[in-house]
Amino acid sequence: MQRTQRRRLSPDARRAEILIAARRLFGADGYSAVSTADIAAAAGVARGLINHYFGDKRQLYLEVVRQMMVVPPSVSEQLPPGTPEERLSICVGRWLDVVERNREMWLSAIGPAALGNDPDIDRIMLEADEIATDHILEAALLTGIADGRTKLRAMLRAHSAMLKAASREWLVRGTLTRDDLHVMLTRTVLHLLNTVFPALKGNPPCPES
Amino acid sequence: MQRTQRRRLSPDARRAEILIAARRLFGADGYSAVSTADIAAAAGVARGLINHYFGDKRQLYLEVVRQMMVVPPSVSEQLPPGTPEERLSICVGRWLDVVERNREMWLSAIGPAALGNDPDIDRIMLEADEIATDHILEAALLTGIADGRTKLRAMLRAHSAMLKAASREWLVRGTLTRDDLHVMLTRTVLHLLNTVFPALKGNPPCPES
DNA sequence: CCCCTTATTGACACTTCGCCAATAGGGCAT
DNA sequence: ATGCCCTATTGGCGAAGTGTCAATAAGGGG
Repeated sequence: MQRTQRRRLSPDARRAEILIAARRLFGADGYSAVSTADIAAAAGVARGLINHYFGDKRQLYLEVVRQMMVVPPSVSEQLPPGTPEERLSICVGRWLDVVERNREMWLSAIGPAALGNDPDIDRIMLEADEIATDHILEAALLTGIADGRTKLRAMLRAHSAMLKAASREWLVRGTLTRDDLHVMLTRTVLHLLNTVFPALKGNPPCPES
Repeated sequence: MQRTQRRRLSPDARRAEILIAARRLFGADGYSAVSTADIAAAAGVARGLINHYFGDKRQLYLEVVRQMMVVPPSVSEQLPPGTPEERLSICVGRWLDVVERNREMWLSAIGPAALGNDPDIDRIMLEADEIATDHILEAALLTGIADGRTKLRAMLRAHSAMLKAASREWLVRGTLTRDDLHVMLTRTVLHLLNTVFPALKGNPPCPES
């Protein structure tokens, strides 16, 4: 693929083009299987430009992950008044719709590359989960909770890990159906909020919070 | 570190030495941060020998992960007769003991667990979970189930993802205590088995199984 | 004691990555 | 329209990592 002529465009536009190519390749083959040369070729750009804009292969990857982790706010918007059960069920249904609609992007989003204990990835996931858990609490009409909010958030983060694993069972392995997920996720989140969390209130010895 | 003299020992022993060094380094710094040269130096061995025994850096890594994923059978051995609640509670307690005892190894083991794109890692996790879920069913006195066994296994796999995430909350972030985990994990697994699973029996449209 | 199997080594070729000076695209002033 | 200058963009260099392979020596058996 010989470059007929050198295109020169605004930094923002170029950044966006590179990000699109990177998201496609990283999503398809994983982190270490994709070289910066591959991304540069896919974006129609010299390899050095990637370092110029993102500094580092890792930072480019972090940017892709950050972009993928954004949860569409439509999931928890305009919920009709009703019981927490009803509202959470609607939330879960919308979420499953979103996942079903862009399955490949979602699957590649929940599978960060073979980076072991990466604090940067951790931070990104944490910030995303922070927003997601707030939406859940809002849907469950539990925004007033202030006492064990830290523990509650931690539990919901753990639950979102189960959500991701269950989604894999549904989309990849086919061992669970969409309806199975709906029932399972709605019931478990309610069980956590209504039964497990109150049972934890008697365990104060959490150092901070 | 100059090699005074060349040591020659049995392939099994040498394999084991390399595996020990690899486990330590991979566990500490992650996959891509550790070079085969580092491992070779730590094992007091020429770099080429790693390829000779394991073929590939990735295969060596898979071997380490496989070794880490082995669940000590003591967790679900010699359970006293009693209700499923009691037996599962004991199981969870023993498991938390194991995790607490070798926290760094456990953390580095579930680090790449978030990996979604790698079919090899997937297979290893799958086999480990296969055994783990059988132990859970045995502890819950539900070995007789044959109807929706596939769905049950899938749900327990999803639950084990929550277990891993909750363990991170406990050991890394400190947002949950050991007692919190005990209550949460025991209750949720019972809730899955007793309430959610029966509610799924009315959803047969799972293609295979 | 020597020899022969084979565990072990060291060097070579190849790929990838980050860096940097050189190059040219295109908006702006004239 | 035209030339200039800013800077987006390129291509190549050196360092680091990885897999392969023929050469080497360790140590047990005859």
